[in-house]
Amino acid sequence: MIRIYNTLTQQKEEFQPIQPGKVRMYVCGMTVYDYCHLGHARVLVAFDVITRYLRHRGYDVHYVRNITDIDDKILRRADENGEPFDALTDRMIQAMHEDEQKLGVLAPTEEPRATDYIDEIIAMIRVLIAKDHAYAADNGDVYFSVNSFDGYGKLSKKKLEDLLAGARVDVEQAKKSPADFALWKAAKPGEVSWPSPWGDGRPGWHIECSAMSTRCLGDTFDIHGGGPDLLFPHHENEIAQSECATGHHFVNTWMHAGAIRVNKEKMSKSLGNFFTIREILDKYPPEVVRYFLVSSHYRSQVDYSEDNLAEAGRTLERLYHALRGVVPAKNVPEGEFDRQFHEAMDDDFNTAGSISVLHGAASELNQARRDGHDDRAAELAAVLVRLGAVLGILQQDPEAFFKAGVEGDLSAEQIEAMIQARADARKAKNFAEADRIRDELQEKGIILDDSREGTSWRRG
RNA sequence: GGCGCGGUGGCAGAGUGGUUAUGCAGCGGACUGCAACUCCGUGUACGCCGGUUCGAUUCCGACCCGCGCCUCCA
Repeated sequence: MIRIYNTLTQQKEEFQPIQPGKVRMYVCGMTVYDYCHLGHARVLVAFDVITRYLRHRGYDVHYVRNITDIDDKILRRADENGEPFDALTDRMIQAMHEDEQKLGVLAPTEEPRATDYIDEIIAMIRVLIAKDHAYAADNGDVYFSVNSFDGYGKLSKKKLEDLLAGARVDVEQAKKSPADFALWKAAKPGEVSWPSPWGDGRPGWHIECSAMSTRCLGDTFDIHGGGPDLLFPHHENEIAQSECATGHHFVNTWMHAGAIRVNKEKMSKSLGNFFTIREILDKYPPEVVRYFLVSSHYRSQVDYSEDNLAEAGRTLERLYHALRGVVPAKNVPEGEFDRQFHEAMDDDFNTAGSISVLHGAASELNQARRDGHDDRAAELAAVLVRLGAVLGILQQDPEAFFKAGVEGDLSAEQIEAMIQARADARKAKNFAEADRIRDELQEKGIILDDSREGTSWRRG
């Protein structure tokens, strides 16, 4: 029985998919005008792990993650760059896919783009106007009327009067209420636009997700997720639009990831304190970044720092060390470690807890190996790889993991030759020469591991 | 101001009404030519004050502190 924290009810609930055995999930993806930063990575990885675990537990998961490829920021950036907006978005989408792949994020089942759903968006706006939940204003925009929806604020726990009290002064004159938001934005001269019953324009930010999610998954579906800053207004507005348009309850379980912080402040575009995935991958192996993200619960805030990434690297090395030199057994039945792992993950995807189970298995593996229980070691290695797969870690060949690292100036052949020279020196009891070789390698970032079977190496 | 979340050992980070998180770092030992790696062992903890209870880090209340949303942001 899986329990999930639901933002809507503010408590953990037993997860009951609408259709037994099937999960329909929608996650708000990227607005593609810049490279992904660590905050995006957190959401990508969090929902990747959630998808992997649900599938691991036998669910058929239909995972939809959208791409916002038309919006103010995209137009502005394209304009600054002097390029067509779709050249910019195509480039950023490709970059996003590269980043995802490096982080081991599996592709969603569907990846709809806003500009491919203009017809559905217009159709939904028509319905909202027909039902008096929206109105076309004099300036060519179409707005959603928040007063027309009693449930407005139920997700973010905000009261409409509080929102109005805090409204900014520069409220768009055309709005009937300051809290109303745009469904359709009239095009300014020269802007890219699509024809509509209300004139040429483009969709507002929130409506695309309502149109795409209900089109791909139906009026009501199981899980809707996203980053912490989407809770309000984006998800609140999605609920309003969708429930008014379809007349049905929109989403059963709302899930929100925690923020990534830098020096106690949220990493965000507007603060400018963000690190792109690419910058971070220049310094740390992708799996280390993923391990760092998975090592804390998806809802908690996590601090980005060099120290934290370095520690994640050391910890991941420990797990790969356990796997090194062991051939995982085949067809190992589920056992105690699997049970503990599931227990942790069943509790709102407690990846931090599940990782401690992995460490327990690694310890036992090391002991089995030390005691010559090779069969047991091979079994545990299989368990480690199997459970690691759910978190998206430990899937590399251990030798590749240790030797990949950052490119040094020594080739594997040269390193092997130096190790052989050192072995000869040691045999001749010329320890000064042996240590000199070891030090030289260490200076170049190569660490030697001696064992009874011989010497292996890794990039430190 | 409104709404919401959180304060755990040197650090990171789970969890629980009474019993070991886990990892990193440290310390002692085994292994080693010496180390590293690995293994074994090991110390340090639950913001503050009350309350409930046989017993609270865990439940309740107040307080202090930090953070997030309320404006584009994952």
